[in-house]
Amino acid sequence: MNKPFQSSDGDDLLRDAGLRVTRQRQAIAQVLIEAEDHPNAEQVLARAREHDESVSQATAYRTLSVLSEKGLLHTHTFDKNVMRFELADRPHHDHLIDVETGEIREFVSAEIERLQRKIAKAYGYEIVAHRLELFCRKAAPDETEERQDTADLSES
Amino acid sequence: MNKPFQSSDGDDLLRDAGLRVTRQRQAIAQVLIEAEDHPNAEQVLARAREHDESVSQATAYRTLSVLSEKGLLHTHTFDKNVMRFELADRPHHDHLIDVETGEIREFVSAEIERLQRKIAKAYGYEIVAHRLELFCRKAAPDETEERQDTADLSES
DNA sequence: AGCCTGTTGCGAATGCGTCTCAAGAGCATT
DNA sequence: AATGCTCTTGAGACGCATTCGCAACAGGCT
Ligand SMILES: [Zn+2]
Ligand SMILES: [Zn+2]
Ligand SMILES: [Zn+2]
Ligand SMILES: [Zn+2]
Repeated sequence: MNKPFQSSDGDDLLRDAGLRVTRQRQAIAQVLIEAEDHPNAEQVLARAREHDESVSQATAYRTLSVLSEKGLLHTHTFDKNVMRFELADRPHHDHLIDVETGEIREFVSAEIERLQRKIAKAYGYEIVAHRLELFCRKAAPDETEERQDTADLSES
Repeated sequence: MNKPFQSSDGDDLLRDAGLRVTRQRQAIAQVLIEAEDHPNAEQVLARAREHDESVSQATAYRTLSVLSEKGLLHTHTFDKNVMRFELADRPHHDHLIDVETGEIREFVSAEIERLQRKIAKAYGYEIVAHRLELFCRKAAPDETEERQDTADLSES
C-alpha cells in the first residue's frame, strides 16, 4: 500500500547486524526491504529464492532470527503458530487484522500509547515492548449509532 | 490473587460446550475453574491428573481445544509457542507481563477500550476481538522523572 | 440392561523452527 | 591473485507443542 520509509540498503542492514554480506543474506535482506506486508518465514524464503535460488530454509530462519535478536526486525504472531516479520526501522504502529480477508492495516494512536505507559507506571513498571492487535470485521452500515460520545479522548 | 467471578459448575461448563460429562473432562473443567493464573496445556494436564490421574495428554489438548472453539475459554500466547488458557466468563481485561519474572497482571482501561473501538470504526471495522499485552520490567525508582510528559510519542 | 455414539489413551504423525557438521565462501592480508 | 582464519551454508536430523488414527471404552437415553 505504502512504503513511506524505504529502509537502508540491504548490505547495510546486514552489516548493522554485524553479519557478513553473503549472496543468500542479501537476497533475504532485499526481500525484507521490499516487503509491503508482514511475510512469514516461509514467504520470505520463497521470495528470497527469486533473487537467489540457493537460499536454504536454515539460512532463512537463521538470518531472520539474527536480525530479530539484533533488533533490526520486529516479529508478530497474528495467527497463532506462525511468526511474521517486518523491518524495525519503521515508525511504531499497531495492527488491525481483518478476520475475514486476513488483510492487515497499520495504525497509531498517541493516546493509546500514552495510556499504556500510564498503566504500566501505575503498577510500578516501564514498558519494554507491547502488542496491540485489533481483530475486526467490516462494520455493518451503522445508522443507529449514536454519535454522542463526545471528546472522550481526554487523557487524565 | 483474586477469584471474584467463580465460574459455573464444571459439569455445566462442559454441557454448555455440548460435551458429554466424563470423569476426565470434569477434572479439566475443575482445574480451569480453580485456576487463578493462566496455565498452559501442560500445566492444565498436570493439575487435572491430581483430580483424576487417568487424564491423557490427548484428552487435555482436545478438551481445551473444544472449549476454546465454543468460546468458553480464551487463549493467550504471551510467550511464543505455548498457548495459555483462561475461562472466558470473566470480565474483560488485558495483560501486563513482567519480562523478568514472568508474572502476569491483569488490568482494564475503559479509555483504551474506547479508543480501540474508535480506531476500528474510523477504518470502517468493528472489533471482534483484540489483544493488548504490555511487556514490562520494574521501573527504576524514577526520581528524575519529569512530569512534563507533553506529547512526545517517541517510543521504541 | 443394552444400544448408539461420543470419548478415551496410546503412540504415531504433523508443523514450525532449530541444531549439527562438513564443505564453502567472506574479507583482511600478503 | 593467492592465503588463511573464521564465519556461513545446505541438507537433514532433531525438538517440542499440538494433533491424528484407531480400537477399546463409557456416557446417556430407552
Ligand atoms: Zn503501539
Ligand atoms: Zn506493521
Ligand atoms: Zn482490552
Ligand atoms: Zn487474564
